[in-house]
Amino acid sequence: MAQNKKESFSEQDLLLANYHKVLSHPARIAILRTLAEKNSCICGEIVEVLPLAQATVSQHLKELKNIGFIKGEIEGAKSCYCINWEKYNEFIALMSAFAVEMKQYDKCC
Amino acid sequence: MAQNKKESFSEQDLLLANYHKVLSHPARIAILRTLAEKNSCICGEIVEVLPLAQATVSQHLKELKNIGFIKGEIEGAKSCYCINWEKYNEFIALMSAFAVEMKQYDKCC
DNA sequence: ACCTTTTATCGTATATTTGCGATATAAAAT
DNA sequence: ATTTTATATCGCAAATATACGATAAAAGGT
Repeated sequence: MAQNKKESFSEQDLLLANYHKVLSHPARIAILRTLAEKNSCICGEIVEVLPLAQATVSQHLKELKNIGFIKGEIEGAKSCYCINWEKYNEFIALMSAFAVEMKQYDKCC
Repeated sequence: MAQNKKESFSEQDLLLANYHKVLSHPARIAILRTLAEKNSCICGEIVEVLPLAQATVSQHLKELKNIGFIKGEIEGAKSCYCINWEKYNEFIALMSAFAVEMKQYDKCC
C-alpha cells in the first residue's frame, strides 16, 4: 500500500470491508461450509477436507474467529469450532442495509 | 502465497470469494455508495470524494468493473460509471443461497 | 514418566494488493 | 494547431496476505 489510507474511510465502510475481507478467500468459505455441513466442528476434520497444511488452516480459522464468524472451544486435546450465527446474521443485515440504501437512489445512466 | 492453492477449491467457493474480495476494500465500498448517492457517475467526482490519488481510484474502478458491479461509458473526455444492479443482485442471491444452505444444518456445538 | 495426538504459533519465503507519480491517450476548449 | 481537461495505464515501492515447516503447548493413552 505504500501508505495506509484505510483510516481515512468511514467506520461503516471499514467494517463492511473487513467482513468481506474475511470471506474473500475460498479456504475460509470452504471452512464455513464444512462446519455447517459436517455439523461436527473438529479442527482435524477441516484440515482433512481442505487442500492446505494444518498450520495454514489454523491461520484461516483464527481469522474467522477474530471477526466473530465462528466460535472455538477446546475439548481436551481437540478444538471444536462452530459457526456463530448471530455474528453472521449481523453481517447479512449490514449488507442488506447497504443494498437497500443504495437502491433507493437507483436512477443512474 | 508461496504456492497458489486457489485452483484446488470448488468453482462455487472461488466465485463467492472473488465477489467478496472486490468488496473487501473500503475505497470500493465508498465508490459504490458514492455512485449510488450522487447518481452522477462521473469519475472526477469520485476522485474528489475519496482520500486517494486519481490513479488509485481508477484502479479500484477497474476492479469493480472487471467483476461487473459497475458499468462504465466514455462520454467525451469524461467517464460515466454506474452500478450494475443485475450483477449486484446476482451476488446477493449467491450469498443468500450460501446462507440458506448453511443454516439448514444449524445444530452445532 | 514417556510417547502420541491435536492444535496453535513462530519464522520465513513468496505472492498479491495497494498507492502513486509519471506518462499516454483522447476529446474539448482556445 | 496548441493547450487544457479528464481518465487510463505503466512501473515501481511498500504493505499485506498466504502457505508451510518447525516447534511449542497441552491433553490423553501406555
